[in-house]
Amino acid sequence: MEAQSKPSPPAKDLPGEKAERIIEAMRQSVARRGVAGSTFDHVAREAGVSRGLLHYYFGTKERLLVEVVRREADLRFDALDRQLAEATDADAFLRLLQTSVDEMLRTDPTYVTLTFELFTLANRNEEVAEGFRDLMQRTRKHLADSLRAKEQEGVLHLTVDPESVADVLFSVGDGLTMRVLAEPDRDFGPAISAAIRSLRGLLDDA
Amino acid sequence: MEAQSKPSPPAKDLPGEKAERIIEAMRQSVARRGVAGSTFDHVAREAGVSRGLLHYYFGTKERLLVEVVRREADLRFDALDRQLAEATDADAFLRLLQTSVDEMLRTDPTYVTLTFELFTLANRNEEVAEGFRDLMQRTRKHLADSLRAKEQEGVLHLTVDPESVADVLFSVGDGLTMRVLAEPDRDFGPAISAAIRSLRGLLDDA
DNA sequence: TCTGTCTTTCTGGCCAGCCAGCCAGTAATC
DNA sequence: GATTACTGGCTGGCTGGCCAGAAAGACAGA
Repeated sequence: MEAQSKPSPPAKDLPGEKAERIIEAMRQSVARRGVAGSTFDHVAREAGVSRGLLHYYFGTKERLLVEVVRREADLRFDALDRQLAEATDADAFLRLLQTSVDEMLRTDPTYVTLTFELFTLANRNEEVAEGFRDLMQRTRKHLADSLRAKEQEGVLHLTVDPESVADVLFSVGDGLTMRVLAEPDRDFGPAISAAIRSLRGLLDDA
Repeated sequence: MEAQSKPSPPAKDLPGEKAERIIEAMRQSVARRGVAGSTFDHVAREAGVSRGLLHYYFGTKERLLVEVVRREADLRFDALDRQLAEATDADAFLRLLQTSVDEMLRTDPTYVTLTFELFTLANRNEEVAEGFRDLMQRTRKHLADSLRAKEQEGVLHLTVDPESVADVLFSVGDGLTMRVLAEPDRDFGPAISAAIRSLRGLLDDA
């Protein structure tokens, strides 16, 4: 995307730093308060701009949420790439996965909460649905590409196609994270171990 | 707290058939319109009662939603028991799982949509959070008990504790269902096969 | 450098619509 | 006649979107 090169009348791609602040404020607000609770009033205050500016940039709440989805995708790619870079065998790969999940849960479960918020909204809004679909597709493709690369390096030996592995991996990740968030006092160690044990069957035929 | 519990000291549980209709109407409405879109006006009309009756029985929207969660749990138990009853070995068990998931997706993905709706609401309402926690716990326990029974019958040979198996199984189920709903045109056959293949590692050490 | 004009960015008051909850009152039941 | 079951009009509060206009730049000419 082009930065704030010029103010284009038709499509205001990225008006600049204030738009960024708004999107990020909305993202955090949705994770904390939900879509319904994220009023323009709240978000504007947290972004340090006026309410009107949200309409000036994005028009409607839905379009702002689509931008939130887009940003979310970018953030996930960064996180994914950072995590997978250093794996040198299937065990290391799965260990990295586990620690990154642990860390995510301890520090900021925004991702998963936001995923579910956006999914529920997507059921009722085609614009958001399209964005969400794109988020799922791109995330899957991204991980699948990484898996393919790891396979060529000899780190992994996939027993099924990489896209399917990505689907299963993200699915069990989302589902478990939801459960951990729902029952924070329960020890999910055994469940996470079981998940990893079952995933190994897809990553390594050794 | 006990505003509407006057009529029957022994049990405020079931005011009757109208309350049932309200709960079921709310359940379906939440799955279709989301929590925010499920106004008392809509739900009352669909249940064939007046708006005021919803307040008369449940007081607040949250308390009505807690009843929805409770009902959801009951429905799930029925479905689970029906599905697992006839499995005679691990393969049959997993095949049953696959067909029941397929059928659920084709006919009525209410379950999963509702799960996510309630989860997002639970983030903001302690009453609902408690109900949701209970839903997760009871569902897990229920499947774990079935798994234990199947193990004693010699149908399955679990490689980890049944509760963890249940967690992983439901997690991957929820996550995949969400993805299927988000991308209805994509063929998830390979992904579902991959999921089942990975789950086999937990169900059968043969 | 100053000044005036035009454009873009940004503000916040306003409004119409919606909703949960309240409550006064009516119907049903005993 | 009294208690319980039920109704629906009302309201206060909130929200997204609109818009008139204020600030902030941009630019030209003197």
